[in-house]
Amino acid sequence: MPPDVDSRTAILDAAERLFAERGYAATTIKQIGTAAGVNSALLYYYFADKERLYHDVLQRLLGTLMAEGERVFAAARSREEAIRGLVRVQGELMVSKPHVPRLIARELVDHKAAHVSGLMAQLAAGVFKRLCEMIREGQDSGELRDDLDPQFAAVSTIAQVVYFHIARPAVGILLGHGTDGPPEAVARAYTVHAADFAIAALSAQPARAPRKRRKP
Amino acid sequence: MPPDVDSRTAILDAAERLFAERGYAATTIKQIGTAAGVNSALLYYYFADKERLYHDVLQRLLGTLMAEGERVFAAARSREEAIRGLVRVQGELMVSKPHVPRLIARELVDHKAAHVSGLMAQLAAGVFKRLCEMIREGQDSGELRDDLDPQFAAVSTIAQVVYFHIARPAVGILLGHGTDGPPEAVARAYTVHAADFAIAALSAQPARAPRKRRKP
DNA sequence: GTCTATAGGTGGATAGAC
DNA sequence: GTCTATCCACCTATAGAC
Repeated sequence: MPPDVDSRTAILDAAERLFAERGYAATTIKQIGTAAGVNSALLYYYFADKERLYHDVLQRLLGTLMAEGERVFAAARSREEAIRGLVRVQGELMVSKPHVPRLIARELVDHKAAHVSGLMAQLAAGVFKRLCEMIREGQDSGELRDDLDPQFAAVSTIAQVVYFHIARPAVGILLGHGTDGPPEAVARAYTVHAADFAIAALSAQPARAPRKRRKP
Repeated sequence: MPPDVDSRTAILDAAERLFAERGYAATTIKQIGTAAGVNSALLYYYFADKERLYHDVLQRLLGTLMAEGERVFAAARSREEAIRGLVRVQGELMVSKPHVPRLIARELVDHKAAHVSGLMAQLAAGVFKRLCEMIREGQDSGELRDDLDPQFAAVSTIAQVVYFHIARPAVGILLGHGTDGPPEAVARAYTVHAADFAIAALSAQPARAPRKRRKP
């Protein structure tokens, strides 16, 4: 860790990386202390216990991601721009910090998102809700096909990118890049594809008689 | 565990559930023994060590999933039927055995799919490859839009369903069902939606001049 | 604020009786 | 095949010097 950062930040940085790489249970206080360049007992000076440290790591990371999503969405001047912006923000974060998708996946399966339920509720009432409304408006005005559920469509859009990065080793094998996963350039190209795929699904008109809109 | 199953199977069943719920590191040999109704030392009679037991759990589960995927794909008589069949097989497994998506997610992040690399390679050379070829044929014949990369489109199709189940607690909050995740009926409806979404994305013709096909 | 030392508890794995 | 008993290693968290 650089010497010009304070111990608290060094601990948070080291913990973020180690929790993502090894998981909460498999990461020890001593490992975090060593990686942060401080004595392991010092962690208990800054954080109540191991779980509280983990909680703070998540809040710091996902709080900034959400804020960026809000910003991009608010600045968008069209449906397509909004969708592309949201997909790009997610994709960029996960390409530039490859440990992030693993940290997210671990929180989902290890703790059922319990440490980020506040942020998720905020997302549900904020960007996600507005994205759904945006899709429904497009359907009502006839610009988007109306046989897809807006909420499900929003989930599908997000799902593509997050899954690609969580499953990166498996996707690497499928696409012929080996177990280290696809190189960065492919990951970036996939992000663009994901937006294309979602927009294609939404904007297409049904070929024949439109089906009734599904209720979730 | 029922008394009519042998100890080896009881151990595998208990281990599958516990590894999925708590993770590899957080699951103890003693917990598995207790859940299986046998003494924990007996695990070392049937399995070399904890990791080998974990490996065998994965092979048993994903081997059968892959075989079912092969079967459904081979029996399909149209592009749409093949895509719907693959999505349905995945969705059904994850709805009926909710611990499975978590086990898969854990293997991806904890071990980078190392214990299933053989199965993934088999998938890459089998169903996945044929799915990609099928999409490309549809693009060449003009039935599918040709501005999407076939491999990326295949990943997007799969990604929707798997992510929904891995992220079930988060999706539950987003869709207003709480942290326990969406009820079974919603999960089943989403599976149908995912196939609709993929087919809509693939079958739509570009509204204006088609873009050049992207290279991954 | 940062360290040393350690208490108190649990885990994977083995030896060996039956 | 299944069990009891146990070894040794390691972890979280605290006490207390500096």
